[in-house]
Amino acid sequence: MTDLLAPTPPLAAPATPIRLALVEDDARLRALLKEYLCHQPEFNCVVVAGSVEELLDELELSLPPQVILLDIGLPGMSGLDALPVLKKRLPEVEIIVQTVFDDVDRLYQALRTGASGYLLKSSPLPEYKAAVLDVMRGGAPMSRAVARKVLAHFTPVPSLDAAALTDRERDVLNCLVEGLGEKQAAARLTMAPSTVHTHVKNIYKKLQVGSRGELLGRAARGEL
Amino acid sequence: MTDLLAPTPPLAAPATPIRLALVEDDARLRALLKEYLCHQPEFNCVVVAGSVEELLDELELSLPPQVILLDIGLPGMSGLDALPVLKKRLPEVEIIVQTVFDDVDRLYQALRTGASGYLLKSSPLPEYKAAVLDVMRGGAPMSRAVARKVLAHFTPVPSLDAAALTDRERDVLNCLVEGLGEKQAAARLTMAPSTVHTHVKNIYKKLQVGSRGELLGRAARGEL
DNA sequence: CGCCATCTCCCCTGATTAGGGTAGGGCCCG
DNA sequence: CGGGCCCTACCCTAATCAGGGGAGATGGCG
Repeated sequence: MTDLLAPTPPLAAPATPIRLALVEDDARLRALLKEYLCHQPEFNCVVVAGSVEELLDELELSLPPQVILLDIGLPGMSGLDALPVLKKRLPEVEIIVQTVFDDVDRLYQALRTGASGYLLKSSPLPEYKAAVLDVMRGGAPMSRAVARKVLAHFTPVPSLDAAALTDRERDVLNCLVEGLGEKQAAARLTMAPSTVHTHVKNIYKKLQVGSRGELLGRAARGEL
Repeated sequence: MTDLLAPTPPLAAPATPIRLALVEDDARLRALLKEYLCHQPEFNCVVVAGSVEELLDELELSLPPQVILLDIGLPGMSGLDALPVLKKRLPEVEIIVQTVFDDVDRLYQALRTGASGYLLKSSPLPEYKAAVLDVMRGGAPMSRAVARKVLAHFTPVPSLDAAALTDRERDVLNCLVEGLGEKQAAARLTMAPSTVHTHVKNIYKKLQVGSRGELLGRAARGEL
């Protein structure tokens, strides 16, 4: 996993420039990217589009891009929906996805569907360039924060092992799984709501979840 | 299910007064109940206690009560724990349980364990009297609010039928079941968080649940 | 053409949760 | 006897959720 924030290695411009397509709905950012990337000797911008639909049209008329910089938060067909379509149309293409927030959920969807890289929009321009070069060298460029999340995602599922819980925590857990609120659990277990809350916090730590929804969602899918 | 709020029917005092036991930890309320109930010609207060332990002691020394008015929110052994003990010791006794809140969870536990009636502490004194008389006539006295809950509990489970949902609502439901928050669901489904919220509200209405916890809890137990 | 359902988004309020502390008392163990 | 764990309970803040409105844009249907 290449670190984009490392300085770009001084590479000689390749014999033939990399054919690049940009899709970005925000006109300002699109102009900025175009201005910067298209003037790099390593790149040859074959398409600059404001939407997936536009990209699809333009593809007919141009040389096939080798790398697509694809915004995910697009109006019309979202970048996410576009991914499989593009991959089908251009099986060899490398797609680097970019979005405003560090949106883990979309990130996974994107990577599952075949994106090769993931950039945050806050990234500095040289990072864009580095990402494109990196992906052409077989890398998987992603911003630091993104990389951390991806790693975390592949670490073995923290198991949700009720065995690690103390007796009282298990009592509380059972109440939660029955759909009780903290007040109700407190009433059933005859303890103060604040104590239930303490147990809940400890349960979350031990089971590595961050919300009631996550806990129950996983319980619902049998992970308990 | 007798309605306690109906005026007490003018009954002649029974040949032998009903032997009554009171258990109530709050001294003020205990005094009030004692003052009122024990002066009714229909009643004979054999025990007035401030705790289950005290009641158990006093039972040795007195005539066996026919009806016990039992507070649930007791320090020491809770009224809930006391129920089976008392039933075992005095198999014939009728127990009327009382508590401050309209606490559905405890209510069910109490009724399952053999309580014959359920009063809210906010009840006016004549209601207490009516409850005792009612239970001796084979009734199951309970405050209005309580009765409604009990009825609701025995109505067939409102099914949690995802079929009643619209397409978009089902989308949102799936996100919830995966443990996503409303923001995350909004991101995945590309709609505003407020829209997700609207769908969630509608889902709750249609599936007859009142919280995320209840929904997921039931999903966890396969009711979906 | 109106009517109705759906989907979208917003406003508001109040209740509940999430997550960070601190803290005392009981209990066991080296 | 000090240290660690558990249970209990409270403080705090910020975020989220629950539930009540209203409102505009579709699209079908009688």
